[in-house]
Amino acid sequence: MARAATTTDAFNAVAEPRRRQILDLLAAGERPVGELVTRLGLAQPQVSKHLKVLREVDLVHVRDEGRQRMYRLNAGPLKGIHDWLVKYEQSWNERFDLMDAVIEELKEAEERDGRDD
Amino acid sequence: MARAATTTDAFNAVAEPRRRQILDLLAAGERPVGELVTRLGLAQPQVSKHLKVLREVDLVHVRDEGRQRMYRLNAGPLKGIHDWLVKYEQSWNERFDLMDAVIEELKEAEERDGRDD
DNA sequence: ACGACACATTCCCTTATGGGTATATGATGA
DNA sequence: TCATCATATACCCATAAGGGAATGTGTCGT
Repeated sequence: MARAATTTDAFNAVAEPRRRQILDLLAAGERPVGELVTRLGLAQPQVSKHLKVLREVDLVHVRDEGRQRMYRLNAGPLKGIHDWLVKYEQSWNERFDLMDAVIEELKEAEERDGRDD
Repeated sequence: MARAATTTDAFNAVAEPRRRQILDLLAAGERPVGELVTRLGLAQPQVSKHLKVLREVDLVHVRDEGRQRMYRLNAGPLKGIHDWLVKYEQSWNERFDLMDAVIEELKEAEERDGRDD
């Protein structure tokens, strides 16, 4: 099996930096494709393809405005990522990391071996 | 060019469900590979490979314990994801989505064009 | 109806994925 | 030293990615 499709979920869709950039741009408000193309400095087809992925995971909504297509952010699906992340939040906000390090050093010193990779 | 490597950053590493599961298991504490294999119901080589990816993005630390290898969570790199997500948090927690929609409708009705920058 | 414009879709190509299976490495105990 | 346990690596395979370039589709102005 290959890697899961980028359209599988928000996790995969957002793993691509360009798509995060697009969402960042859309966070400021609705934008037509052309403007995204300009701001991203990417070719138009590429942007359209990224937008398609974002559409498929429902991270953006489209609206027809004459010959333009206005894309708008729909952050909802990002909540899933956030929900998963939340349980790890204390791990970096508080000093649990430090504590862990200390504990590990103690173990290593007491017990024997110090491989750390 | 192909998709960015899974080892590029936490975003890509965590896009894979199995790897999230591994982190979830490690969140409960240090674990040897064998136990992860059992709990995941995955073949051992696959687990080792996933762990390698997680190691490369520094999401886990290893410690040698006799012939076992104890893996431990290192949530630090997840902070980057969280930091990116934070700016979207209001979009789903509060009714900004709804507000946006209303504002947009107003704009459409009044002005016609929805540029926002 | 026609040409310009704004996007979307398609095809080609290189690259890496993730699972399966087999094998290598490293530590332990007899 | 040898067999065994615990992991890691190497290979093979099917799949899809993301960029480049060309083309299709729908809209607007004249």
